[in-house]
Amino acid sequence: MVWGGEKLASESRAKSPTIRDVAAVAGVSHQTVSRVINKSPNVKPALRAKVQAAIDQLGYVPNIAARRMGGNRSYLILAINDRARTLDNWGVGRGNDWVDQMLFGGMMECEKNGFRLIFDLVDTENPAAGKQLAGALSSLRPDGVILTPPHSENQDLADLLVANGTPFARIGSSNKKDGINILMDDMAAAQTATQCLLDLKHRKIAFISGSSDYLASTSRLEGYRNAMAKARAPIQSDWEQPGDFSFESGARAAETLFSSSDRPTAIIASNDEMAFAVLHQADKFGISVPDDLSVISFDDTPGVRFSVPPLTAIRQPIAAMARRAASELIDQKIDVNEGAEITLPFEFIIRRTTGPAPE
Amino acid sequence: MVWGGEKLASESRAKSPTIRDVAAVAGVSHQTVSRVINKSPNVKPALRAKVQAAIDQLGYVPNIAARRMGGNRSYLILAINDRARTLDNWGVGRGNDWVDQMLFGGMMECEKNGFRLIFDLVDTENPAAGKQLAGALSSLRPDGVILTPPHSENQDLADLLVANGTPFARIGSSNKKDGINILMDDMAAAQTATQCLLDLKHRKIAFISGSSDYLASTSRLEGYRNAMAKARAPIQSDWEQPGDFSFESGARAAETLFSSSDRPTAIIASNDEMAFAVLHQADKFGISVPDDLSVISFDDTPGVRFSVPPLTAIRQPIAAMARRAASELIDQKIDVNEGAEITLPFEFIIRRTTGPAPE
DNA sequence: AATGAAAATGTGACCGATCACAAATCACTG
DNA sequence: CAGTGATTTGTGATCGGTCACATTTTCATT
Repeated sequence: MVWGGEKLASESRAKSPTIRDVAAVAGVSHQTVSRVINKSPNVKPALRAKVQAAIDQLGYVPNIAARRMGGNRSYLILAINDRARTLDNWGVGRGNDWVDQMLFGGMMECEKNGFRLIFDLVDTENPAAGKQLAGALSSLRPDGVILTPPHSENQDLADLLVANGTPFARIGSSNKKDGINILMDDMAAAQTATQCLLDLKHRKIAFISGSSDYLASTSRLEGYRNAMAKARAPIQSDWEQPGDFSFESGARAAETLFSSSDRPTAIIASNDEMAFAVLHQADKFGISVPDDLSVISFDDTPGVRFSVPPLTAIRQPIAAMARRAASELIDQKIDVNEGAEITLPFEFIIRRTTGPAPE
Repeated sequence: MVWGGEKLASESRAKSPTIRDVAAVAGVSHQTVSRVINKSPNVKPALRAKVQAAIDQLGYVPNIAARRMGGNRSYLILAINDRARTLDNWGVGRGNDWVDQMLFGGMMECEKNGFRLIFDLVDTENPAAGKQLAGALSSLRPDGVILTPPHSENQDLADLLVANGTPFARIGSSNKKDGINILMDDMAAAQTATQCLLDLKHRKIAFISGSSDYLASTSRLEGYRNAMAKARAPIQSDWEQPGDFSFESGARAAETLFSSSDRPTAIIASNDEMAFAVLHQADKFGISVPDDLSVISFDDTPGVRFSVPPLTAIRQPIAAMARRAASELIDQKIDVNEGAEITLPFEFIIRRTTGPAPE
């Protein structure tokens, strides 16, 4: 038998059952099936059971594209992440855990509600960021958008979303005017960190801040100042070192602090990268951690576990924030045009860079 | 003026232009617009330009759901990742960089072709994994599926995909019978690592292998053996230590090796986690790295940069693999029923855990 | 100039859900 | 037990693309 030398066109995909298949099996109209799927209250229990049985029997799962076409929901949540933050260039990971934690938290919540989470990597610097977002909105018509740092600080994107009428959530920032703003209590976190050091009898506590374009940076600095003031600990202006979240800025700050005549016995760094730099410089200056110097960092990215010694850190609850963001966008209980703030608890993880003040 | 106490129903979403809007502006039929979008060759340049102008003017982007409905493509690629690998529980990142590297590599390729990459986190252990995949197929009807470890070793999932007629790619594994199998040349990589140590005059080189359920594990072991045999280096059976990719197994293996009467001067660990364990144990045994002991690891996950000293490692080109997987699934040039293997180059990154053999 | 095939363009049906609305059923009242 | 309104079920249009096919235009060839 000859079928011809031509390769067969790829055999067609297995046909999934449609809502009408289910309707036929259950002996009801397609609309009734739709009602069961969407948990409409006005279906008699007996019928509902019969429909559900047909659904289970056929392994029916509604087609998300068709749902989008017919209705006004897409069952999609779009998460905007920063491309640069994810990887600095082809395949060289920076160990950023935003993406996987977002994925985990956001997806769990989406899955529970029949939604899907879709990521879009956008360059902050790219002036076409707005166009990229507009394209994604037009193509996907997501029911909600999650902005992560640094995009959560970009009001242009927020304005675009407001104009488009797409609900959105910011993570780690807030303009108090629109969107659902999911925050960690950075001020309280910094206060906690500072208090921890004060309790260990430290008095000379320095603080390396992050880029001032981030709300979190200023909140953290404020928390540090508050705790110091409350404890009547001496505040010296050169113990407040400016940083920009980079290793280099952390190293510079540490060098300045260590070269000072009145050297601090503890340093709080506004992120892990700068804390690593502090450890690095301490080693260079022959300063032993935590005996001569205590260090606390913010963020608690995965690499932290491998620092020597492992860093005591404030952990940002990224997964929980993403989960909450997805949850609120799906529920649609919050009027996005008014701006709501939701604060989630942070975690304080004591590892091995903190100890009692020397001497 | 009173608008009533009732909150306004959320104002409707901004309407995106449709293909017919573009057609009206360009003065052509909707089908011609479709042809331009899909780069059909049979459109006269003049018309094409006119249509393109209308598209640009309106900022038209085709709706992905409608494309799926009308045609037989969905413009979606589904990536299946392991849930456990991503995070071990709520919010505690393990520093796995599969997800972000996959996202980066896969998404760049998808974006270029008007596709979207969607992730699904599936529990390997969960017996409902198949059902979850079937549901995702039915709901999304992706044009292709990418399986990452450990799912790439799961033939049940592959069988399901074959039965469903959905093209798929495996990353880091191959059964040589179906799917597009994207591999790193693990054997050559292990050979390279071993050769590097041999070139440094090491002779007593130990190898800690990974779980034998992974193809990569056996390939790596084989590469080590080949290199050793070729160099006529002595092979001692207790220098081949079994591991399972966990820190604990690495620590056990290292302890055994260090306690041996004939202690090796170099160790190759099949992944970073076990290499960390080796460094940890070396410290405990008072063995200095790289002076007394050289260590090479596989994978080069982000945390590696923070080990002390930074690990010399073989890097898995995850982003490039994901990119290639997406590219092949989009192109549909490969007959998935026959099984193709694509090997991508690895990178060997020399850091500070490798040095000349002692004495 | 006539012819016919190939290239370019247009027309209307269709995918699989939801929506708006119509019809049937039910429950309660007088 | 008819009459009313609320609940339950059904019908057909619709979303925005692509597909199959019909039609028109182009152009080489006779």
